[in-house]
Amino acid sequence: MASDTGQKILDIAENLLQTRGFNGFSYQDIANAIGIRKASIHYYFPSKADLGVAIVKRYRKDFKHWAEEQKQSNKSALEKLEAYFQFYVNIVDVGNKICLSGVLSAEFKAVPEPIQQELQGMVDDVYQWIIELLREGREEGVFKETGTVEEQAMWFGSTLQGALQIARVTGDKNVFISVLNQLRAFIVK
Amino acid sequence: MASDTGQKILDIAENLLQTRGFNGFSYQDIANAIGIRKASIHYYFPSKADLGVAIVKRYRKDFKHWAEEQKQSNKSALEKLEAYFQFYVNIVDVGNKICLSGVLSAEFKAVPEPIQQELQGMVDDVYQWIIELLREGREEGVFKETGTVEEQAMWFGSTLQGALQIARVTGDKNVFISVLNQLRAFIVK
DNA sequence: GTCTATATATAGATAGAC
DNA sequence: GTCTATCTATATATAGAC
Repeated sequence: MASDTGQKILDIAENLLQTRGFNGFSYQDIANAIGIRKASIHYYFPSKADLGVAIVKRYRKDFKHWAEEQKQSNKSALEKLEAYFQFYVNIVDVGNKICLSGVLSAEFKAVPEPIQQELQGMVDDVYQWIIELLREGREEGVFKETGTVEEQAMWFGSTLQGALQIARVTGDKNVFISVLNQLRAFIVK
Repeated sequence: MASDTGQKILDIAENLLQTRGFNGFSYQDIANAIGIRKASIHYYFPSKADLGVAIVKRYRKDFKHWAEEQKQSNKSALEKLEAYFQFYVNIVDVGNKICLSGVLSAEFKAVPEPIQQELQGMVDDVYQWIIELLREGREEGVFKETGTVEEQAMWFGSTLQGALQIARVTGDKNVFISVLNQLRAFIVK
């Protein structure tokens, strides 16, 4: 499972997914990038649906670890907010990438059903985390209490997802940074 | 140009595009929906890139007309804001659709270059309109003056785009309505 | 586990009859 | 303007040798 090639495939495929979308890359693209034959990829991921599910599953696992780390740390809600922002800034920095949720929700109806389900689980994970963050910030008295945390979380996540996409189209990373700043201003007291 | 079949093709294709993404539908899908042969589609749109460009071009034209109507009307900035919101509510209402900018920016790097350019023009059109709306609202004294109108416009558009997508994944239209309400609260005094 | 070879389907696209 | 027929390319996927 943690085989070298299997991981490489996931790395490349995740990158292609976030750059070109699920229907925008092929096993051939992955094979070319790694320097193997496309038949070899089927050994690890029999179908493209399997591959897609595996990418999202791994993302969820990594996010869970990251969230656990944040919990263990003694970070304040403000610091956690910044850590989460950094998550997205990294995506923009790499260039030409958007978030997993962004690609897959855009192609939602054109993606195999198992991927749809895994995505829904992922979105749920992330929103639960954001809700928790917003609760902490309110308890610490540093976040504004605008509407319910559930509503605010949806608004917050939607904005980040959309901003990554718009920044890519305009070709201006500052678009994203600017949106981040406004997001911060609306949340932090 | 305004031929019946040509328009039908554009209608169906636009719908498929907003539902499944550019790489998620084929000429065959369009042919099936209309009841013609796929070769006939090539008569109107020789390449799929041509079709994609035509969809965005038509959207831009329609948006221009809509914007002109708004200008001619004696609507206040608040009323125009609501009219614009309605634009998006209609997309959600039809179900399983997201905005044109949302699909194409997600697939941006996997879409023919002429479409990329047309999309950039479209995004520019829309943002110019939003900026103008925000200016009017400020002049009328009914909108909050949070940051520059340019920054606020990017944030505003990003949020709408992301919210449509998230609402589709969660399958809950109320997610979108809830985000709209928050957006309004952040803009209107 | 990786390969060659191949199956099968479908994509976008063109030629030419009607 | 729409059709049939066909081309070419590429997609996902499988069989089986090594």
